Amino acid sequence: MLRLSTKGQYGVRAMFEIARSISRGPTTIKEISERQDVSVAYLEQILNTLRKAGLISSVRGPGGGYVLSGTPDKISIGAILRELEGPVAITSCLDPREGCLRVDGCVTHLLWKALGENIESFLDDMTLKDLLEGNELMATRRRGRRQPEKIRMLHK
Amino acid sequence: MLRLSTKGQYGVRAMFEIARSISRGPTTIKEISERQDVSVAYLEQILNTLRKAGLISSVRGPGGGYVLSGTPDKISIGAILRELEGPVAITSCLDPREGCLRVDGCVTHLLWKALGENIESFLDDMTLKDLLEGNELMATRRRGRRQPEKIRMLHK
DNA sequence: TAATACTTGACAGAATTACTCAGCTATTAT
DNA sequence: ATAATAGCTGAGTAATTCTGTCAAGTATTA
Ligand code: FES
Ligand code: FES
Repeated sequence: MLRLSTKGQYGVRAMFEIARSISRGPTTIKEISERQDVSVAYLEQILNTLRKAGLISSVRGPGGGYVLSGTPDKISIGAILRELEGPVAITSCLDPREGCLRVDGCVTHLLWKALGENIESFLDDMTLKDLLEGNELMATRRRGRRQPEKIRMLHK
Repeated sequence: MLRLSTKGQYGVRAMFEIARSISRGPTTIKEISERQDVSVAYLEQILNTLRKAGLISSVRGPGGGYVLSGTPDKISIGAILRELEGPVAITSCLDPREGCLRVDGCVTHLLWKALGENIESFLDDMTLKDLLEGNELMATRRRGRRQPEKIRMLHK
């Protein structure tokens, strides 16, 4: 239950890949495709959405690719997913684009609303920087580095 | 993003309806159908699943219907949804029935896992009793009753 | 001007969802 | 007994959503 679409998942992985290569300049779709095992054609669709949303910007021509629009700590997972999959809406009643007639007096409505807010704050609080640190940690784990605070939960 | 299917939603509403009528004995599908605006045929399918899972039991023949297998405080929303929609699995990688090959070294895996655990503890902590109290509260709100602890968040 | 790389819109197959339907079995009141 | 009530079961189907592909562009640089 409560699956994320592949579009959203690939989108986050693509953004992570762009963030990871930040020092090497623009990242091409081809590189992302190879490193994350997602087809070029599908990534084109996904990255285009994210660009229109202003989360990344593109550089055309040879040597081009995609770069983050802001620093990794300013780009949340929630922001990425919202662009690719629309707002968090456990039920159609909670989707601002739809709505519901029997909201008043509906107990479950409050339940789903609370769950949705819970999820949303989790996603909005988690950023690309956290993923980068989590990755760093994973690579150097055995050497007993100090662990960044928020990431610790990712390794419990 | 992250929608719950109607099956899960209707299931929770049906269970709530059975719990609410607990003092009046077994609740019929027809009653649930009328009170919750869900077709009898669809409810048959849903309640059958919940019965096989042992969350409710049925009484056949005239005067029959469905009754809860336990007290409302022992039946969690999570338990209901798991039966109707399978385990919480944000990605297919996290579904015990599927799995993933590239788990090791995958940062997002840890992210989705943490989110899934977050959601699951929310759902497992919330019970039919909480819904009943939330409903009670909603009905008597204006008369300034004292509010049960956990339900307060449902009305923030 | 050739090569690189992003841009855009349409489209199609697969999978899932959201149901309906027909016919059955068990229980109780008369 | 038997008629009425009420749940039980499996199959089937229309609609929607998902998961991509494809073709034909435009912009930039060497
Ligand atoms: S049915 Fe829409 S809010 Fe409950
Ligand atoms: S791709 Fe399966 S765990 Fe990351």
